[in-house]
Amino acid sequence: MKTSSSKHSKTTRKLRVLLADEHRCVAEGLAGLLAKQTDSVRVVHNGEALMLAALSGEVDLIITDIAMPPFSALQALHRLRKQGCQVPVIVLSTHGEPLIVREAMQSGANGYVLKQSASSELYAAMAEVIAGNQYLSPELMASMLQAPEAAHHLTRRQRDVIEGMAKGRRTSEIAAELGISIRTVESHRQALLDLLGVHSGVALIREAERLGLIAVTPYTPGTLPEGD
Amino acid sequence: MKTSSSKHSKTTRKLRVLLADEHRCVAEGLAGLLAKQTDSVRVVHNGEALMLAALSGEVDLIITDIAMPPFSALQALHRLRKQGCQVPVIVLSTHGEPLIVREAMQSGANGYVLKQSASSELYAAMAEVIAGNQYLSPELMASMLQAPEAAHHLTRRQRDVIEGMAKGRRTSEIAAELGISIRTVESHRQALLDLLGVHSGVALIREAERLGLIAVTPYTPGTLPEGD
DNA sequence: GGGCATCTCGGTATTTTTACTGAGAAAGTT
DNA sequence: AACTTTCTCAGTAAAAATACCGAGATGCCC
Repeated sequence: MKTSSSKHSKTTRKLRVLLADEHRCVAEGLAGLLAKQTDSVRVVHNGEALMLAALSGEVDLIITDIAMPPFSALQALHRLRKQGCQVPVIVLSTHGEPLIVREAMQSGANGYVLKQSASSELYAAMAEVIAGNQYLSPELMASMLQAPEAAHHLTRRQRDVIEGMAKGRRTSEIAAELGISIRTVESHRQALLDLLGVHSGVALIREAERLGLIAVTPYTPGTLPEGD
Repeated sequence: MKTSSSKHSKTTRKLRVLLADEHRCVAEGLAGLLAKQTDSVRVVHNGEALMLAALSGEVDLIITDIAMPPFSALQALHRLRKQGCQVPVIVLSTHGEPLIVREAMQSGANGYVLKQSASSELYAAMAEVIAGNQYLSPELMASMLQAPEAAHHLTRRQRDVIEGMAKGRRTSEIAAELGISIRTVESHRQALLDLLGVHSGVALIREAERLGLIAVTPYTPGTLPEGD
């Protein structure tokens, strides 16, 4: 009955998995794979459904992507942990940026696997996490160690300034909005450039997007040009 | 979960599919789904393997993601078409930006399906494409029509320049890369500012992202652990 | 008190960008 | 041939950003 279950010993018995991924095609495919390794697979496509299903008590393991507009899995995870939900969570994402990985683990994830990895690695992560351990993809371990994590902690003002920049404001406008001097904004701006190791505002914004420090503005068909 | 394959009449008989996706987990999952609908599924994870497999003559349909470092599927597609390869291609991607969709179709793709879509839509696309037609996800149709492409049609050079900017390059660097004068780059840059009605490089990039003129940097931010 | 981080602001200097002006060359269209 | 578009480049000027320097004020922790 099992296609190749002898190779990987069946991860566990009586395992009910909740799979969350914005991309239905992907989720359906993964569900097919997981069905061979587990007892039941439930699929959701957004953070709200994820929370509801997780709190139902009918789930032993959660495997989730991060981005699920309009409600990221990390927000959901934060809330779940706050409400005492102990169900182990594996984040399955394409993004291996240290900041994102760290944020996910701090939000309460127990494992982090890249979608680039083979499914066998996901199974390994499942076994570890269910056993009560944490799991990180080997590539992630390496990049985490190299990452200048301290460098990517933004102060309150730095965040104010970078968010103003992300809105396309210039320094003088940001200064006016924050009610501080232009020179002060320039200080924060310079600190941000140094922090991310770039030499222009555009590079700063792009890098900050890449690291998940600021929100990106994806194209949405309904959105029309607006002032703010 | 009834993925009753009898619901959708089997797409075709004797169909050999080539599936290309950088993400092994995802590819394995999709391969499992496709195996139920087709005769054979071959999986590759980069553009080079995609080209080799496509030219082997043993493939009737290609389903591919776009980003497959270091060799994008669009590049591979371009070359394949140039070499006379007629195998129908469906792009399966998370990105719905009008510019990307258009570029893919112009590169020789026959269909474009979002990973957000259900797999049933992928099957529909497969049927259409094999029948010799083109297929676009309904959402994409809508966004293509709404996209202010006419107003924001970038010329070749404008695209070169804005892409250089999106990489964080400064004017002098872009000029060097393109082998033209700084003043010329400044001209294109100014034209871009006028076109999108903004007054700074950062605002230009953000607006271009919002309009789908350039690719956005992924990652939907959750909550950066802060006071909550 | 001392150390530390953060926010605040200024001086100075250089480089870059922004914002106009105009204009020739090349390519394609009507 | 006339026209359009695009690409090319330059002059000029003001505004802004980048890159250093330094330093006082605040609050917080040990």
